[in-house]
Amino acid sequence: MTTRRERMREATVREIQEAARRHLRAHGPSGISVRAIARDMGMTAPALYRYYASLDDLIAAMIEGYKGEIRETVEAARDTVPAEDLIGRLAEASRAFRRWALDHRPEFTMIFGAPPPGYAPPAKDAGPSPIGFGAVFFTMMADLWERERFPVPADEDIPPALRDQLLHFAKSCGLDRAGVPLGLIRLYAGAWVRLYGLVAMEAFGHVKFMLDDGAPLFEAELADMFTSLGLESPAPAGHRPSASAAQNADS
Amino acid sequence: MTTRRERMREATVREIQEAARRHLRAHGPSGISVRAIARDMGMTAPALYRYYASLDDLIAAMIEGYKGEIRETVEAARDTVPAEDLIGRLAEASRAFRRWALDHRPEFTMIFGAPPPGYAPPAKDAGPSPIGFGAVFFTMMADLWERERFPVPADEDIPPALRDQLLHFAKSCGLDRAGVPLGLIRLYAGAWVRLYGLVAMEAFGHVKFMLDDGAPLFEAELADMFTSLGLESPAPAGHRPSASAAQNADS
DNA sequence: TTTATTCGTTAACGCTGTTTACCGAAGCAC
DNA sequence: GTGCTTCGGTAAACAGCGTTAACGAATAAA
Repeated sequence: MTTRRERMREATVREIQEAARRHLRAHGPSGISVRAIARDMGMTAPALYRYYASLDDLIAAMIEGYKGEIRETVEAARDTVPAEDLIGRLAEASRAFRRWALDHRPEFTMIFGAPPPGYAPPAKDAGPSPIGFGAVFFTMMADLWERERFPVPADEDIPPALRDQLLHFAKSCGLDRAGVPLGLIRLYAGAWVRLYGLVAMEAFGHVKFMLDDGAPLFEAELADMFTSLGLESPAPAGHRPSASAAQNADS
Repeated sequence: MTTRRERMREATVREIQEAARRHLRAHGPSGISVRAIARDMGMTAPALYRYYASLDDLIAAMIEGYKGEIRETVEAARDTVPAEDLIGRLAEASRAFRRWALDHRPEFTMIFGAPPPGYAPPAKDAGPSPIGFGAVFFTMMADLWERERFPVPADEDIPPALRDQLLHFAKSCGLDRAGVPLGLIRLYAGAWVRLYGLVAMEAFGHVKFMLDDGAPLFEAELADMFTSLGLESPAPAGHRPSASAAQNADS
């Protein structure tokens, strides 16, 4: 049962996170400060230390929260497409990931930019369920493979060094689904890195020096990822708003 | 001619940059502070404002310096390989890029992480020579295509939206080399994004949650980029030290 | 009712970027 | 060489930061 104190505490924690998020959106990552948050809540700064041991801890909690939201967003986008259209589901999930990144640049930066020197992910404790939204993509890919049986590299064609790495990865993350070949995990890793590059580069503003709209390249690369797997291209994106335009300069 | 004052000033600027770099390497991006640098030089903080209008300006200057160094590093690695072996040159340049990133994580973060909200690249003034190391890669790719004529997407096969973007890019960056088809620029953009994803993800520590050594995946993806172009894989990397191991945790 | 625990306060330390006012020395014109 | 100007430095100060310590009031547990 939850005592009254516990409920109060929980509410305060939520309020802190909300205030922190407001500052992040309004003034960028450097706008998050213990004092500013406290001021926002009508409290004094040291009071926050009853809830978080340090600013870094508070930020770590924010990151975990955002990760969950990304997962939900991606899953919701996936479920927009009928279950039979696995390619469409994968594509729509990928698009949702990009959209979230562009609509939440500061948040995305916190999660996928360089972590502060001392940040450690919260040590996935007991739960059997593995990491986060990465698993969402992998599940779709595995489902797709089980149905389409698109060609994946044979075990012998994967360099031994990479094979070891992938095996370790599969085991430690619970991705060793029965009957899934190592080659599929190999392709998953490659695809994930590619998606990350595409989205991060654009979200960080490093694509603007060549293209002033990243959408066409994203769609083309997305299609290419499917065709290079021997699958057909996904249907073009539903007429969604093409994710807000300029904001920061770049390199 | 350079007056004495100018020489003095130049020397001081250099010393500032050196001190700033030391602090970056020693204490991470947040370790760069006007006061710390000044202290290091036996000066007081406000004195630095005679050389840079703000800390952000100082950091922008650092970034420009590092970009030049990356370019030199990449070019040097390229010239390690005989000029006929264009594939080897491209591969070695790519490996150098990765190596630099892993050996200079804080510096890489400053350049390729999210730029501070107000950062604008120094507006490539007059010089005909275009951007930076990106052009180094493109030149190699164009040379390779002129010799091997590997297949590139036909203009009609590029979605119109992307075509416009690429055309604009090619013109604005001086990449419209005579006889280079748009399809090659399309492939270049894709390859660059992929390389960025691979390297940034590893440098930011976001690959450690799946692989504890990024090298095998990097080599495999590098090879894949060539084979998917219909070219042969590059020779394995020369026995270089495999770029320092762990340092920060990740997500 | 008494005792502990929790949550908030104020005060303070040492750090940060930046601005202001001031001062000596170097460079330059005459 | 003298006088003026510009440059490169100083000290002092403002406003903000993360964090710790000491203390008081309210709440829960005994």
